Amino acid sequence: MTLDDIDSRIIRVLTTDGRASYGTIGAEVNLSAPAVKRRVDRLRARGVIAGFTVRVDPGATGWDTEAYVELFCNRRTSGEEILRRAQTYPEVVEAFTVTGDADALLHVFASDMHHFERVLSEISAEPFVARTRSVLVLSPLLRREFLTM
Amino acid sequence: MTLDDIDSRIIRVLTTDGRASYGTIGAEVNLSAPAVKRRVDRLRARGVIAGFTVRVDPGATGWDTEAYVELFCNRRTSGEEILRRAQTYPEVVEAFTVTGDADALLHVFASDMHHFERVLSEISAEPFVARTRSVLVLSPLLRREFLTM
DNA sequence: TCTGAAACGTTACCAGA
DNA sequence: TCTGGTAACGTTTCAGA
Repeated sequence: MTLDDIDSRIIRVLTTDGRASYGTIGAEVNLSAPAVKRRVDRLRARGVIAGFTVRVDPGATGWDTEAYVELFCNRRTSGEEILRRAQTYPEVVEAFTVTGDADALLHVFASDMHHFERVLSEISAEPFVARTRSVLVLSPLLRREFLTM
Repeated sequence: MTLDDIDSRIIRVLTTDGRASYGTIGAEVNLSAPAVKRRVDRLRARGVIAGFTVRVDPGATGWDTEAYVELFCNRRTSGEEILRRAQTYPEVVEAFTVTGDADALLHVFASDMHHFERVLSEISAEPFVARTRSVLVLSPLLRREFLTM
């Protein structure tokens, strides 16, 4: 459950470069390549490392409209139902149930305002959605991975 | 600026497995390994691919407290200043300036409620912060990478 | 696109704490 | 027993033709 110092340093290197070779990582943490691989395999098996991905800049592909949409549900809607429907929108990258007056929070990307407007109206038309409140992102200031510290 | 179909498919594979070999990707998109590498290099050069990372599950490391913190600033605070201060908190993984009554939105991870309370009080004590409003995440339903579609 | 050398991933086996 | 190192081998990367 708890990570030792070397595990944290390995994750830190992989956060910076997810394709770093085991040898390169080993040079930074003073371990041989196989030893690093063994630790990475163990971290994957424990679920600490969920996987590896590419970081795509939505802005560079023209998807420069980003928003958080709060969902107010008209009856006790289960998280499973929200997930099942949210998944069908490729524009929705994150979904949470939350505290506060809203029931759920969606993180949405769209290519432009018209696209966002269309997605929002589709989401609003979901049977379990009573109303929505959107917060549009003006400038993304900081975007980084969770770090184990 | 615009991605062709093969670029999108390459990114889709890399989203699933950021460490996939060029040969493996090539098998999926019907391209030779060097051809895939050229495209990936070009996507990196264009900024579409910002980099590669490891996806760490905060919950697996015991960091199961997650929140969005809305920042209300008492004077016209610049995005640069918010960024400069937000960066100093390792708990803050995202920061945006936003529309609506709040000025900025922070995405925060903490090891537990006490930890979150401490971070929140530190953020609230920042000179440019008038007040904050927090939305705690109850259940993370969906978490995926932005996809170019 | 092809090819060959260098680098890398992966497994097996061994040593020390 | 657990963790790491070394060696060996097949695969991948990558540059040059």
